[in-house]
Amino acid sequence: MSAQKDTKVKILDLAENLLLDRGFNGFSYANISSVLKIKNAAIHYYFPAKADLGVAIIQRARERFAKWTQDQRMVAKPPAEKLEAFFRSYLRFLEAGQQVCLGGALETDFKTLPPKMQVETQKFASDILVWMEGVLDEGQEKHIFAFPGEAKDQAILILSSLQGALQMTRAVGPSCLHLAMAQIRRLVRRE
Amino acid sequence: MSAQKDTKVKILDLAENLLLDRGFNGFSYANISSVLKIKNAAIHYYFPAKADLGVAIIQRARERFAKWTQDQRMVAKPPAEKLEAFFRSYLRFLEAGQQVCLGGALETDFKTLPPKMQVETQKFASDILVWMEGVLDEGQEKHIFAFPGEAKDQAILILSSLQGALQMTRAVGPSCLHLAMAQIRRLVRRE
DNA sequence: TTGACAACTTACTTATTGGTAAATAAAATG
DNA sequence: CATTTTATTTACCAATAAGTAAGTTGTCAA
Repeated sequence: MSAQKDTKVKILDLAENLLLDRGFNGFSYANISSVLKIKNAAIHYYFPAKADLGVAIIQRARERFAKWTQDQRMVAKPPAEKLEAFFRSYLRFLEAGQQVCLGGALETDFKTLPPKMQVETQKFASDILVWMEGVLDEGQEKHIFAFPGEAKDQAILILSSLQGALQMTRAVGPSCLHLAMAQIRRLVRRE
Repeated sequence: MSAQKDTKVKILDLAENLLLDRGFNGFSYANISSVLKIKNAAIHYYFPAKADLGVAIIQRARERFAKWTQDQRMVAKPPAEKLEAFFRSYLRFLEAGQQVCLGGALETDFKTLPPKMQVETQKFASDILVWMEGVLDEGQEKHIFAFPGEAKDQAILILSSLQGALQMTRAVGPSCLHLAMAQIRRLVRRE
């Protein structure tokens, strides 16, 4: 029950990395089974269809994000630190071998995704947007952030920029993401 | 020579749309041949390998962009209008059925692309970045734009945000792109 | 100790992929 | 008119895709 449940987690971990590296249409069951030294059918045992695997990846990411944001150490942080902690999660994608973020990978493949994955993708994107809007709102209220327009607009700008910058990184180089973050800091910084 | 050369252009047009819709691994020669009512092998006649087709799409897009930026009517425009014209090209992707931009599609699939396509993708991304940096520089010099940091940083922010917002559009809705543009306008607008 | 279940493997299948070689039809060229 | 050349089809191929059905093996509980 522990060595076996391990397998399921290993499959999910690997599949998630493959997704962020290569997109949902860029990997197959064979890519997973060969690395884990199991047979293709073993993956089908846990995830009957590739759609099930995809849905599981997104749901797990949503739960992870929910825990991350709801953790007391996170809730207690001032908005500027919340933003920095969020930045760090994108830097980790970079360090993990120039991966893109989950939203970017899924949204780019969106039209080819099984319907259930499309629905989960929408929820995932909404989760993050709602949280970021809250952080910016809080920062504005507490006079820590200053930016024109509504918090939602600034949230979309920041999220879309981080997502796009991670991707640009692959064509332009890693500085892209760092520069985007530096610019975001300048644009939300009070005074 | 005209009906036949038509075929090549039709293939390129369709392939480009499929790429922006579904990603490079999300379409096949069959998707093209069935629509154009030709056989698979006819596509191989013009583009022996899928990599050749991909390279041709990017090269054409680069030439299109070069002409677009170098056109006298464009060069003559004040920076704010250049930015607006650039925005319009992203709105066209949206209107064309929530397509993503070419850079976003290619960068997300980057690791799975044939090496020649990777090289072209880098050139394409560089072209756009250089141009945008120039526009922002010009705007700053002429006191039309005002933003903190360097023009390059702001260029990366704007390009990454447009790219990301087009993608978010699929999961969150079309307002995403409009709101990102509105926020960019606020953040570069002088005073 | 026996069965029941969980966690797999073996052995397929069917469809699709990108790709090739050879035949053929249509146009242009001399 | 004959002959190249260009554009295209026919007819393949080998590899890979996702997926299934029927076993096998090990563990644990009654």
